[in-house]
Amino acid sequence: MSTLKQVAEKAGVSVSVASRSLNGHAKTYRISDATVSRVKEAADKLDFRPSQTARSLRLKKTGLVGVVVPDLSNPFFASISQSIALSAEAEGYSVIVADSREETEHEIRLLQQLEDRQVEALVVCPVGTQSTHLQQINEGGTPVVLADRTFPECDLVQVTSEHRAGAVKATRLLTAKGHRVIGVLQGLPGTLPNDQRLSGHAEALKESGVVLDQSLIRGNNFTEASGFDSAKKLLTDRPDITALFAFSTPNAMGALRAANESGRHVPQDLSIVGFDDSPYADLMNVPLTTVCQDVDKIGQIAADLALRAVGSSKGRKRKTRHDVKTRVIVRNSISSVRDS
Amino acid sequence: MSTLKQVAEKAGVSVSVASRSLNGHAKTYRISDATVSRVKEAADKLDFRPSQTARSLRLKKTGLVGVVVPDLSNPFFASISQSIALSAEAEGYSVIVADSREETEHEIRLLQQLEDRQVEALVVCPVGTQSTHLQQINEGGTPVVLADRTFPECDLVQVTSEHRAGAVKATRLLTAKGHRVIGVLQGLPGTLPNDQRLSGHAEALKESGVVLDQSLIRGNNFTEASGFDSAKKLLTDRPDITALFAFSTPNAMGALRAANESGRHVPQDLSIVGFDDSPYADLMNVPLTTVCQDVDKIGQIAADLALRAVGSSKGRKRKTRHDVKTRVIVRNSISSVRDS
DNA sequence: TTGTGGAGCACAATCGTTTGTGCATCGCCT
DNA sequence: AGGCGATGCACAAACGATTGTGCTCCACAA
Repeated sequence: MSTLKQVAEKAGVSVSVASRSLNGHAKTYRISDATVSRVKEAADKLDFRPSQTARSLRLKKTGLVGVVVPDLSNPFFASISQSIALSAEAEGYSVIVADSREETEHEIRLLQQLEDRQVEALVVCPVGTQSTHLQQINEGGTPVVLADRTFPECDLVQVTSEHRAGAVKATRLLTAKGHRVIGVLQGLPGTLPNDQRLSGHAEALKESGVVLDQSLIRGNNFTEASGFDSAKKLLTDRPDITALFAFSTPNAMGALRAANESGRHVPQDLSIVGFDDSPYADLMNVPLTTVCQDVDKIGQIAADLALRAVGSSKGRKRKTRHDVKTRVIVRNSISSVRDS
Repeated sequence: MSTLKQVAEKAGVSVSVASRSLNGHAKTYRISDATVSRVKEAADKLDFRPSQTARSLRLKKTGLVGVVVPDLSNPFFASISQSIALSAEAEGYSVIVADSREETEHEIRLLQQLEDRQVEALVVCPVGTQSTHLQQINEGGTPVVLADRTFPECDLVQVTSEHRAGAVKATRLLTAKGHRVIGVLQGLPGTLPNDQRLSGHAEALKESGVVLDQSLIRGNNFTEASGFDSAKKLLTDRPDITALFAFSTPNAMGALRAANESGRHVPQDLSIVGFDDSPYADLMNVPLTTVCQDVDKIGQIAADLALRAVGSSKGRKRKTRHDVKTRVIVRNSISSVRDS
């Protein structure tokens, strides 16, 4: 790798002139055209490419954005990361992707590392229900954008789906088919997506004159394990259940397995609606009816907000929330309640 | 963010002493215990964390590794990236993940960017069949490790699956059930995974006394589109086909769709075997029998090789190839040939 | 008393950029 | 001829760390 100094020597000028020539500051600093072309030629010959590390140090601009997701192998987060990466790359940024393994502790460690690397912005799909560490970083001057899993009481810029509206649509789909006893496989309580989906669900139930039965709400995480366990118990505790509303794809997959194990056929014996779409869901054993989030858009907006926030006054952004529309994909996992 | 200088001032010492105190070089440079603790205290109070950018510049060590994959939304690559990220993080490295969008041009741009950022190593799942740009980077001093898609004639360190052996197992599965006319939905010709799978397929056929019919081999990419189109044509061109061997999960999914559209039931009318596993494949409409690659292991080994190569003499590594074992997951997508 | 050696630190160079400022030289006007 | 404004560049200071070397003081021995 050749340095600016070498270029300058080869062109017979000083480093400063070389720098300015290559950066288009020639006019401003009265450098003759002849010199500029000599420098450019030298740079070409030496295949000069400026050290990003050095410029980062000098300019206090690393061109890095950090992305922290709970589980990169989950297609939902992989897609968000991809979308962020593509948006960021388009603006000359690179993204450091970090996997928090669904552990808050690890998330905190990763965030520290990223801060030390002086990423210019962070997009985080947080684990857990605490946001103080995130807010601290934001106050510290590194803009933090929350994606997907957001928090109700939190002054950070957030982008997420219209969970309430999505849940309303999903539940209506079920009530319209006569379902009255609907089990809910929820994700992590306390997170905004979860709580808003619950609220949407309750609202749609009320519309149909059904009172929400708290004992039908189970689960404590967005994982498949939580979905499976909760569904299993729910199906034995409440044999009168005719439908399940799963708050994530892993939850729904867990539910499917549980249904299989308990000998229920979907959708004949049990209807299932999911949240989030996943690749090839239409080719599933039970093509899953689901509330589809627009992951690409979430990623794009998140990246956009993050980069927009770079350089604005110390994370002073007002609390902004972006809610991306959801749409329901109806497949063959729900049916009408059988007259019994 | 506080700097070393501020720490030094607060502790009443020079920057050099501060640096050495914090880095454990106290004994070597005869710094008194009293001073060391004064410095540490000051560092604590100021919440000092060294600028990685500055140390990178000085030490010529960025602690970054670059990962380039063709499509992050593909669970296969997402999992590899995850595995690399986790391994790298464990050793204090951060990974920059870049998505080449299956375009060689873009891959080259990304690699340049990563080189400019002075990543210490690169793990690349390359697009296309050219490797010269990769070799150049490797000669340039940044170790390059190829993962998954490797090249036969190429002096780079490579880690991939035992494609040949995997393909042999898969094809035997079919021939054992009496299949003689087997369509192949291949990926990108010229890539080692593809060509070795072909070779394994041919070998297994020969064992059963079947001569390979080139016209049964279709497809030009690992994408779903390629799988779908090829399967579609194959099924009309050669109605005598009883089985399909797809060289990737997307290929297999394309095949499934094509089968659906042509009214063939899997596995009754058509058997399908895939390559690569994908999440929830067991819950698919047609639970896919597949040759499963150990993505985690691939990622781990790749990360390991990459980090191991850091600092060794200028990419002078001998050509090493690591082949990770595959295993076949038998699900319900193949059946015996019906007597006709 | 002078010399020697070690203990404890500070100075300054360095990594590769960017950028504010100073110093010539030249032409032109008065 | 002397002054003045361009013009074209070089010098040097940053950015924030690490590290080789030099300086000062003190104790102790000769």
